[in-house]
Amino acid sequence: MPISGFPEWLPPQRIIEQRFLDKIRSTFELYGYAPLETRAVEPLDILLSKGETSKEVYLLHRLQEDENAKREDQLGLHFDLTVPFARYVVENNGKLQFPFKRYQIQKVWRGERPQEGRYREFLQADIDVINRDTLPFHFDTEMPLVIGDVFRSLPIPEAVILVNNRKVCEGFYRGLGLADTAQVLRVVDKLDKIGPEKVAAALVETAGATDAQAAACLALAEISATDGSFVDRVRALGVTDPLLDEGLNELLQVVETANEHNPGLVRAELKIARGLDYYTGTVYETQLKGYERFGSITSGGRYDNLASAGNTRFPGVGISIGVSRLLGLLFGQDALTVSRSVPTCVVVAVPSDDKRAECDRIASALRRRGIPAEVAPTAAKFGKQIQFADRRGIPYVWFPGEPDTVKDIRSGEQIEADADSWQPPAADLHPDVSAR
RNA sequence: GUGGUCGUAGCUCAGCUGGUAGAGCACCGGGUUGUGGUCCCGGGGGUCGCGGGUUCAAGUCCCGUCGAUCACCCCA
Repeated sequence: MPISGFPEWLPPQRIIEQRFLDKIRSTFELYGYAPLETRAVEPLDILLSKGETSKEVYLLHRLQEDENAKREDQLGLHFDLTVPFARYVVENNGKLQFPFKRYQIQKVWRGERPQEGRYREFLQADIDVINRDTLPFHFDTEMPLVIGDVFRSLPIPEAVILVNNRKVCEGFYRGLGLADTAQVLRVVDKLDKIGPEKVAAALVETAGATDAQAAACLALAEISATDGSFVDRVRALGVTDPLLDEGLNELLQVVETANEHNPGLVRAELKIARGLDYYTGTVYETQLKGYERFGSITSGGRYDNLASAGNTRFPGVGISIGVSRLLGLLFGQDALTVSRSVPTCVVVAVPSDDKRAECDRIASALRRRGIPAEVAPTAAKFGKQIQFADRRGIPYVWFPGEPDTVKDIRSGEQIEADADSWQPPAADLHPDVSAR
């Protein structure tokens, strides 16, 4: 029986997932991110220190647990890859070269109620850059470029990365005269859910805003642009604050850099805030065209205060692809296909049981040259053996004989072939993953 | 974690106001002594998610539980 929130795919789906992971990994490496894997568990106090205590963390218990085990010794499964990474950097900071760029593709666990595209165990693909003391801003502009390249390499619908900067919001609210900027942010974040009227009312009630201040917050949240025009629109609201200027400048850099390399990829969207409270500047979210209602499939941001050791700070910026969500949604819409359900490219037909050894030799010769091959399970009628391949989407059946022949069962074409030299078209060598 | 909807063969579903299960597709075999995907014939397969209750009798009513899904929460 399945366990709620712990999805298990079928082989064709796993083939698609692996192909996605191959593309993600190679793109990350093209940008110079180093591979890293951290343990599945962290001490509970690490997991909860910066995040909220309301985090749905899975705890690890030993069957023979000591009753008076201390709470700080309690282990929990990590719910993201950023917090463990920050811990890892602090722990190994003497052995790492900074700025340190790494990617991490691992399972994470959250004890929330599952729904479509929301799981309790799921795969994330993260990139982060962490530096000692200060981290140059241009790394914030690199994140969308990497993700944009990943998206371009995958057979998925168009995606738009929505970007904002918390300094813009905080500076704006402060310049407006609102002291509790965090509360304003929390309320404004609900704009899409509850609408502008209720947000305005909540700002007045819970953040001490006047009607005019609330209106200004909403005006800021409405701003959205695919180019640098958002700067003037913010300025037109007449609020001034040094932090606001800093944020606008940063956000502008992200948008302009993206437009130079990948036009249409990024959109400044001043209403997005992101849930995680450790972000201090740039924040990213991603909408997949046609799947907007299922939430962000890629997100992250800048965190200047997540990690520190003594007097040394380790600011970072990162972004994470929700691989399981992305695949779960696309699977749900039947939006992806694979050409076959197994890696096999050639089935070697077995004419009779006494010829099996010869068939094994043929398969070996093919494999030696990198052609995935398997010998038919039984010396059934050739029709059955062809059917065996057809059911799995395997494109070729090899018939031992004098001479050997190989049949492309899609076209029916059958030609003489030598196991030491025959080569299938490159496109047939491995399962082909594509949009349906 | 809170609340709503749903759960019958591998898949899509039918089963009236309760009387102890069906179709199509898929699968297996044969027609086709050996090169498939069409067609024809035949066949296997379900303790009706699971557990309990009401009833002479439950797939059909009630409760619980598990799973899927939706909203909240949170977020990939």
